[in-house]
Amino acid sequence: MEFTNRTVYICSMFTKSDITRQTIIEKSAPIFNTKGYSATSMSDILAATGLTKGGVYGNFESKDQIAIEAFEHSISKLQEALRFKIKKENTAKDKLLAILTFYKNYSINPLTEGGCPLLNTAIESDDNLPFLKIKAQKALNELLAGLAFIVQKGIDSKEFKPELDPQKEATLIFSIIQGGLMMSKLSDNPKILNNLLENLKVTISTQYII
Amino acid sequence: MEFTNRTVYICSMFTKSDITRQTIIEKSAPIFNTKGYSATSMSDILAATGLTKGGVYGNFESKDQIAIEAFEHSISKLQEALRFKIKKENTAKDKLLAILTFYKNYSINPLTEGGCPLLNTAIESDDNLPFLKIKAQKALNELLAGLAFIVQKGIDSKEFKPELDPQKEATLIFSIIQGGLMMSKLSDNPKILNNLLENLKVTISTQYII
DNA sequence: CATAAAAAAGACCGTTCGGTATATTAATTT
DNA sequence: AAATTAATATACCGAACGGTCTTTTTTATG
Repeated sequence: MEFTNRTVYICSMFTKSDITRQTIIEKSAPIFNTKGYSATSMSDILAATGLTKGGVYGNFESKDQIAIEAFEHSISKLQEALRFKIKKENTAKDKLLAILTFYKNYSINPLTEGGCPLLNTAIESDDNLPFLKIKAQKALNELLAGLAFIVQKGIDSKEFKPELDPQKEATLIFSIIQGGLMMSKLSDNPKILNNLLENLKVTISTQYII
Repeated sequence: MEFTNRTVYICSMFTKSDITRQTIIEKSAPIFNTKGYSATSMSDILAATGLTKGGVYGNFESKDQIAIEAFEHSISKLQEALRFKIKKENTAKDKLLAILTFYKNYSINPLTEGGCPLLNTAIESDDNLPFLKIKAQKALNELLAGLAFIVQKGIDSKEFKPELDPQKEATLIFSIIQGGLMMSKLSDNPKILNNLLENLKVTISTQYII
């Protein structure tokens, strides 16, 4: 008896190749984020996806290209999650506090396995992986701009003190989050980051507000 | 005509092997710090030292062991440099400011090529290089303890406000430095870190002092 | 100066690396 | 159902990987 496997696609917008590409990205993203670009091998990706080289190299031209798209996927997830939290709040203060709450316990419960993709990729790429560095630069600019935008809105709406420098506050908040995340992850101690986040909440509530 | 190279050692405390070991450590440290553990190959180390495999593996049992000692070397240099700056100042405030001055332009002019060895090693090791992670943990603890010690001394000498929490301030200062360093390095913009350092100086001068 | 010990050179090992070319299978079109 | 195209499997490639082993050279010792 003959038997042909036949997959029915609900949405004909996506070809089989599109789905395979997406699978490769989604399965490899946590590996790259955990082990780093250099330590992640193609065979890791083959094992995670269950594909063979033909399946992978038929959809991506190189390991570099997979790494780029995996990073962009991880960062998009982060940005999307942050946007979701921000959108739910109405005041600038509450939006900032929501961001800080988002990072609570991030060292032990990150959105993507392996921690913050921006931090990880920034450190690994900055000296000799230019194709990843430019992607991380873009992500950093966007995240900082998002923070600065909220501070600016708070100033515009007379919620925050007008003498605040939005860009300056954005870099301060983000440096504490990223530095704290590094320390918590290294120490296996989420409290380091969590305490910093709590301090920041107090600072915002007492120093930013008019 | 026969000719024998003969090296005369001034100090007989060090054997030739000791000197070779030290050379390997010193030459490989900036490579590990720039490219990371995974991306640094033994052939990189051979090229940097001018040795062959016999010379390296006669003095180190593995690449891991070289990486460990290279990291410890880079960290010792950092700690030594910081101690030197701190020792020159008398007040707790001046000691803290000296530390911040030390990090000025660190993203473009680091002590060891490749940036901060603690930050680099922490990020690369935290998920799957336990033999390096424990070394980085130790270094972080020591650096934080050093900062906290200065704050505590400032409190004890009535220079700083008694309600300051030394450990908390140490983690805050260090998170800003490390997070700022990551951002400056990634953005190729030393001002990000420098501005954060300036802010910190103001904070210390105005908030810490009684 | 001869000999022993220490140190480094260099050939060699099996494995894994990223990547390619071709063969095979699955899906689509006619 | 046949023919065509799309997608994946598989065998294979040269290079580089970390590491070992033997030989040679250099240094220390009697």
